[in-house]
Amino acid sequence: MLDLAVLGLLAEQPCHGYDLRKRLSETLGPLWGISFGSLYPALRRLERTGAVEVIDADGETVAPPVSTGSLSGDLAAARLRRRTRPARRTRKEYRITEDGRSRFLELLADEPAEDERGFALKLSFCGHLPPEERLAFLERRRATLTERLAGAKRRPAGSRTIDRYTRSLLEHRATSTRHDIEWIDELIAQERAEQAGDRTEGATA
Amino acid sequence: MLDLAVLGLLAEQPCHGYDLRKRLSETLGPLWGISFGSLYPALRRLERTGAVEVIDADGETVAPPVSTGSLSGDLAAARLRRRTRPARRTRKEYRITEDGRSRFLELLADEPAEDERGFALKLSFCGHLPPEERLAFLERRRATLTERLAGAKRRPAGSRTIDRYTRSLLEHRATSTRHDIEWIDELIAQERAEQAGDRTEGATA
DNA sequence: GTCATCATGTAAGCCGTTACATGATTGC
DNA sequence: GCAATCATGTAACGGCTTACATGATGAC
Repeated sequence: MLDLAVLGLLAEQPCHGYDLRKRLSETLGPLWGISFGSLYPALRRLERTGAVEVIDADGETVAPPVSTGSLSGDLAAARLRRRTRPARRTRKEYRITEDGRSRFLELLADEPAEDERGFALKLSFCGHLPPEERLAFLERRRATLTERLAGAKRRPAGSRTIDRYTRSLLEHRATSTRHDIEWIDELIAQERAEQAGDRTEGATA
Repeated sequence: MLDLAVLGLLAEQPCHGYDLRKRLSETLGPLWGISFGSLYPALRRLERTGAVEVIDADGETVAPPVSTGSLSGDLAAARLRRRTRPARRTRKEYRITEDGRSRFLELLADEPAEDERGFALKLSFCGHLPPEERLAFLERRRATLTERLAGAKRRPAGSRTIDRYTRSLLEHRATSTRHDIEWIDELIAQERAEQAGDRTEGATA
């Protein structure tokens, strides 16, 4: 989830952590106030696995500190670093690698029963998906929502007494879901129109 | 959060864990699929702190196993129990205590910047709140939502290019928030009407 | 020269999940 | 007697937050 977010933002342009967080909360806003305590470790993890790299002002990649594979050696090195160069505090510009890009597309195409946050995140990146996959993604979402709505309708029958507030909540939620479906339908219609347009252009070209 | 949910449900009627979970997912539905792995430990915790108690079929309270305070003694007892009565597997009916009720009201009145789940949960229980507090609760929610909306409007100015999907997401979210506000406004209006009615009745009685 | 803001990082801990293990009850 | 479901529980782990610590940069 976090990985997807980071890779997605870096796929658009190189960026450093502090800024990444800003851009993320712009898109996900109230849904996800990601904290530095998870962002920075995530960046290091992604760097270690080769999905992103640190670049300098000229856009040249900066080699990461290489592990020797020797525990005691690494510890000694860490101790030494701590005394001499106690970890850099200037901004570190990260750039996505080719590896990172394919990892990003994988994560984007994965379909693990989305929560709201996950869907919002993926939607905001779905421009990177090929048209058919994008359409499939939207339709999966639509299916999730219609099922949710069906579940909401089924419920009242078997249930015990629900008070006014709970009922209002349930009704409002159903209404919201219907709106969400309408919205998705618009997106799907747009998608289809565009794809039809592309095909026609392709045929006449 | 979990504590609030459990206490709230038990405030309505005694219940056992398995059923608690069902009732919870009926109300919170897609927002919160609570798992047994957290529910049962929560129940034991609440029992230990005296917020709930186990009752038998006649509604009599069943005394919890008392710790001797002696580590070795407790361990020995645990070993013994394991051999002879290896933890009960029949349903355990829980009932809220007076202590639990006040704890519940405390949790309900607390105002830690709600997420959606927290709000939904509290709303479904707010019938337990005195009318003024309930109104205050709804108005806090309204304030949160209007602020969110204001934030959404402010944003577009300073931001970098946002693609079609992200823009659509942002717009849809703003629309949803406006709907939420309208809904809250209805609830608030109802509240006020009712309170006014109560006062009139009180005056004429 | 000092204050606000930008920027990176670590450690502890919470809150919840998944996976697993087990026992009781009911219907056929 | 056996399957399905009801019911309780534990262990391991994961993701994210909070609180903290530190350093760099620019404005005044």
